[in-house]
Amino acid sequence: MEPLYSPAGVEQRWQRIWEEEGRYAAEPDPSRESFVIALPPPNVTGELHMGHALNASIQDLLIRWHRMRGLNTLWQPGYDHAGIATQNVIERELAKEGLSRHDLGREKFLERTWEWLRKYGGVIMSQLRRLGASVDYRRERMTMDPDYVRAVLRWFVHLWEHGYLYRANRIVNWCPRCASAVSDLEVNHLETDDTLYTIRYPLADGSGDITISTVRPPTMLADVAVAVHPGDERYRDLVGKEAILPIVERRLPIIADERVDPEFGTGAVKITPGHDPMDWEIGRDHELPELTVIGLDARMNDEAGEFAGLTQEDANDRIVARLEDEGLLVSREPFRHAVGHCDRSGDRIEPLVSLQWWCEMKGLAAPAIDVVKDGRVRFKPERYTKVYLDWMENIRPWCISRQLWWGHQIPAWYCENGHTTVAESTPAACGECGSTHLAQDEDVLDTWFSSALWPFATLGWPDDTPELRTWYPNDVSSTDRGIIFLWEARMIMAGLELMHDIPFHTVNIHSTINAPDGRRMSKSLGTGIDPLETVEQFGADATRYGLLKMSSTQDVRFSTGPIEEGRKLANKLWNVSRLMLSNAGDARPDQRPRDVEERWILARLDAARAEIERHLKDFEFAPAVNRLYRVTFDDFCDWYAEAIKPRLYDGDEDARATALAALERLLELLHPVLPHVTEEIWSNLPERKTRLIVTPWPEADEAYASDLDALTRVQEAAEIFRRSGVRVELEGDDARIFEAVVRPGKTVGDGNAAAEIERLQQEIARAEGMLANERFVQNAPVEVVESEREKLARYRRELDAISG
RNA sequence: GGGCGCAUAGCUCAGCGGGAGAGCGCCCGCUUCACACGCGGGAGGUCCCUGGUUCGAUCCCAGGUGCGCCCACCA
Repeated sequence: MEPLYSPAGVEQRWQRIWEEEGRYAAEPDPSRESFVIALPPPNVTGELHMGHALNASIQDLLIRWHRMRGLNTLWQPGYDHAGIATQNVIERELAKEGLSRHDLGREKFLERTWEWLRKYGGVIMSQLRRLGASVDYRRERMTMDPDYVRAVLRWFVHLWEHGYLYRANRIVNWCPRCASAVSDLEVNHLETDDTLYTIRYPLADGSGDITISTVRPPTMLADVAVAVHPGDERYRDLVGKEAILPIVERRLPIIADERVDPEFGTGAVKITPGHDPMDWEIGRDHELPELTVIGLDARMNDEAGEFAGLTQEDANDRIVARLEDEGLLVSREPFRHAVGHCDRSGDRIEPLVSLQWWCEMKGLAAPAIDVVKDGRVRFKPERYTKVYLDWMENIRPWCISRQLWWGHQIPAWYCENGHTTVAESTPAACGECGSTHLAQDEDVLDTWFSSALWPFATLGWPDDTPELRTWYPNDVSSTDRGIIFLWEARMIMAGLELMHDIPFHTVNIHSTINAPDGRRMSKSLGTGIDPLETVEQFGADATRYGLLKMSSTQDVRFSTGPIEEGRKLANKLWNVSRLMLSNAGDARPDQRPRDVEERWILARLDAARAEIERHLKDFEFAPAVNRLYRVTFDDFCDWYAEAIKPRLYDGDEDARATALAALERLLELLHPVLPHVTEEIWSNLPERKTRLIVTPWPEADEAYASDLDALTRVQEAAEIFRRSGVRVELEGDDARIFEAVVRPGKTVGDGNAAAEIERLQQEIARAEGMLANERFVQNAPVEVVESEREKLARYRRELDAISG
């Protein structure tokens, strides 16, 4: 064993061994208590980024911990076909050859996609292996696997049969770049600098005009009305009259609607149902026609008359110039407002009317709200509960159709009589009229429509499989807060609807790791940091440790500091193991306490384990990992190893045997966070019966626990210190003296006495001051006053001890 | 327009009602037979601001300032 622990070789060797020996493999067994996490399926085309690595570290910690606790533990891996993202990748590939997907046609395009995926897809699993992630790699699933496809179609048919689905012409978020509709959740509202144009619309009876404001003059070509607030005195007489739409010369009714804000602009607004969501609703309620002047390519369409074919920018220039000429442009001023942009492409969203499939969500949401409210599904941290509930309680219909080729083609067939037949497999004839001229819907389903089934479709649903019976519901779903609605909420709804049970008990939302400068980590910004680089540089164990330290807060700036701390911990562990192993002689691990040091360290390890378990149960990973560091450095190395070193050298068999036992317990504790270095050391221990990865997590031992009794601890500790040549004065039953006076490495009166004396004098002054304060003595809780008295007494003793 | 989070040492962050902490960085001293990815010692903080509650506030409350995030169909 070398003094400098070098992780690379060790880690990869164990990763290979564990997998080859089937240590990650889980088999269904409904009779055993189980623990299950479904890995949030990364995009097939994706690569491991810091967020994945963080989440994998968390999940693997939980998985390894429960595996050691003896539960039938499954970490289910797999990929999401990632409709738009994947299709974009393939289309970019084609573009390099000067081709578009339409040049290939649907079938060839899909072949091409599969081919690409076979060649370049799915790299993340091997990257996860390098992190030491103990997922059951044999069970890898993808949302486009034949069995999974069957589940998705069943889900669609189920929703259809239960009346949740409908196909309708409505205003949608259209992304011109993706050439597809996207759901509300895939739209980001970004502050955008625009120009607000104020335009005069003459009244039809020539009695004057009404003035409106808009940021998008080109859409006025599709205006069908002008609206004002019903209570707006200024316009009372105009309601019911008509205005003349400039340029087009169309007559527009002036209507009253409460949704118009009288405070904004002139209080009058043009109504364009074809190109604005609110206008669409107003138009629907007032039975106004929908006109469309902007096409799916975001350019002006044929309905735009003389502006047909122009980009909106050009059309804007010409329309504004025209209004100016005609004296109808009242003003133009800078205007900053939120504008929808496609989450995928970044393009400005074009609200327009098109025929899409929708899922009505209210009925699905109701039970999903209940299970969170009654605590059957809980969020960690808890504050996300409110975030979830707020969204769920205001849920709106979900646009689930996408104008793509890569994905689950919608299982709906249309006949020439306009009937719709929905079925899991191609129907022979129309369900209504028996027509055999059927054409399947061209569109595919939103990627998230299929990922909603992840916790059970990966286990074999809709078939009744042993896997499903053993591992559903899952236990934990750990994700980024960005997909609480996109994914978590929909899994809960789908699970309740199809499985009649929650999909998991806990949703863990981890922190977001930002770049060191605080910006978002992103490949395109060049701010991304590759976790595999830190694995390379510091080791997988160190990276896992560091990420876990960064896991708690809502946002954290990435720095290598915590990872280097992890490397330090691994190295320290490695070296203290060398000390014990190279001085073991013929000793065998024996944890029967032989002497105070051993009883003390075993008790300390037990105490640490209790705290760590508590943190893990609370999903508090950073404190857990911090505790591991402290118990290793402070208790095990600085204190215990130093104390027993002379006895190890002397060949004291008891010291050696219990040192090995204590080391074993420390390794067990550390293994879920630092699996590789601990397994490597474990394999060097004498009388090793099995791998550490499957060694039972130690049960609490009453004997050690009772050793934590404060009095016992302080007296024994004092004894050890005396042996090490440290002067210790014990008086009465004061347990705290151990913590306060004789911390390892900080012995009293060793040359730093002056500073210590000063500190103690300050403390004494403070405590005396407090106790002299009558109001304090009278009003403060008794135990607080008592503790101050004790402290004062202790400080005085310590001061005497030092100066005396 | 709503909601949430964060502001503590040069940096990244713990702590969250009675002693201001860690890792890194910095300074000084140590090749003491596990470890220089080490050991020992040290410097370095109006715990964002203003009020309030309290015997006592970095910690609780109110308001403010500054960052960040989420939700949202006012042109």
